[in-house]
Amino acid sequence: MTLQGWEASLDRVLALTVVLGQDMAAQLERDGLNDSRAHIIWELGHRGASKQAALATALGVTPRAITSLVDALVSHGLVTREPHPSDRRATLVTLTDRGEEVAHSFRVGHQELARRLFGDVPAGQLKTFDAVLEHVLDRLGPAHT
Amino acid sequence: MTLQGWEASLDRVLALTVVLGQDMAAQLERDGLNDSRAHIIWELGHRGASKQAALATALGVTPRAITSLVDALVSHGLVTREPHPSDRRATLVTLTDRGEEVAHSFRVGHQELARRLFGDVPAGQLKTFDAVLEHVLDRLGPAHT
DNA sequence: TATTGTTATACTCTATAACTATA
DNA sequence: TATAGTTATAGAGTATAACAATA
Repeated sequence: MTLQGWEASLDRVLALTVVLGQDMAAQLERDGLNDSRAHIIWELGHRGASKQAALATALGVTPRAITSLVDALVSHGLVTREPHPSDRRATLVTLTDRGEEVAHSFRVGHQELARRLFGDVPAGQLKTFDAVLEHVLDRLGPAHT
Repeated sequence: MTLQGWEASLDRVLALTVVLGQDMAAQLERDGLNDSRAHIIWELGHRGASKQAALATALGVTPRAITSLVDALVSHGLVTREPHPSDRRATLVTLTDRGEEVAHSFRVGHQELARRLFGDVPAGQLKTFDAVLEHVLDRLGPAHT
């Protein structure tokens, strides 16, 4: 595949995630979530309790934005602010039981999509990123140019 | 492949789409575009000169939002407002030569897949994430379990 | 001095509602 | 009456900057 063809194919993969993301937003809304808030839940589910500064870096937003996002998550009962054990400047953002449930549902959905996309691939076959990409593009069907 | 292996593959693809999306946003910014403004250019590229009301319906936003979006596109030299030939209430939003160039670059790009995957789905039919996922997975072919 | 998180402020985007001109 | 597009207003989201507390 040419460089242009490769890049165009990546664009198509992105378009897929955009469309999926738009409809996922409606589902997130039921938990008082949007993309940014869900992203924080996702990060906490993987990193465990985190400082706001760490979340700011992870999401690529300013610390000020994290203040608002955590405020919203606290108000919806998904996280709490706990004192940091060794740094009195910082707070530890911690998932509540309900927050853990939501994080778990994210992981399940992620695993489900991964299984459906890659579930029949023999172990060790997709070694390079290009191979993974080719595989996904093949799954996009006969219209793949 | 293990569950972790599938997820690692998916994560790599998703990570790539994130990076690509950031790159695309930066590219759009050079033309004074964002997602909504680009969406209008894309619609005009396919519908031809259109009433603002038609664009509001196409984008799923209010007529007020279209006013602002078209203002921005006019200021960047991508569209003009022309009088509607038969309805003096309406204006025809029309691509300039430069707007046509941008629209053409879109046509060969990432939006092609979204059209190919969802172009024959009646508007509003895929309301839930599950419905969209099922539809996409059907299109993805034999791995669908 | 540097870092953590906050308050204050401003900007972008888009929704609702009221309005004018026209159909 | 209904429709096209505007102005007025409000809310969400996030950026920059100034600040206090702590490292």
